Amino acid sequence: MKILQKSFFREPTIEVAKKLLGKFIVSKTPKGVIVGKIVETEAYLQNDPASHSFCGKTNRNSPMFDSAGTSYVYFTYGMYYCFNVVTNKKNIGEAVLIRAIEPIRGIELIKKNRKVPKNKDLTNGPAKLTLALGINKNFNGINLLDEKSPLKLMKDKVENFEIIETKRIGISKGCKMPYRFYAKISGKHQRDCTAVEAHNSH
DNA sequence: CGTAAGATGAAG
DNA sequence: TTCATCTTACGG
Repeated sequence: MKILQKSFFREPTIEVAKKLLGKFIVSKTPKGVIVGKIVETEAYLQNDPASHSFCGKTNRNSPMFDSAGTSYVYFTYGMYYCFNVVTNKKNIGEAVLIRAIEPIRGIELIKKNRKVPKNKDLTNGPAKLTLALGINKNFNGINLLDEKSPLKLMKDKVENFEIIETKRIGISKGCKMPYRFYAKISGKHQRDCTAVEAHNSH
């Protein structure tokens, strides 16, 4: 496993969103290490009505304008956190939202963090995986490129898989943009896309 | 399936 | 002040 460098993130956001599929999130928690493979991402661009950065820099979204490889963790719906990686150049407010991962290591810890009946629901949503990995507002704005960081993005041997490109979900503005990407790997921990899209179009 | 949980920023 | 939101869990 090798840590991803700044050059990986300092590129057009859509490219980074695709490249992140199949890479790994490594979270060092007090109780042990948790590793997950990224299987679904979404790109959020500066010129994008659905992006927090669309109306310019605010106190909340300021990490998005920071340099590539910074984390952006936002609190939403009054109770959940979502985890993004800042991309592109400094002062461009763009990021990739991690929407789903597949548990690789530390599954017992994940189960402890997530008291849900079905294993399938452990990490198949942006706020679910932050709960599973123990990500909270303390992780907002930290540098993910440091070996010592409690949260890192790593790569392992290359796998072959298909990248599916679709519309984004869960938002009303800019939802027609094909900025959502997921990996067709094992399929076990994938979100049921047809069901979610039906819900969104309603 | 419908809805509550309730922080945040933008608009009024 | 009011409204919509990059969501999830739970009850019918």
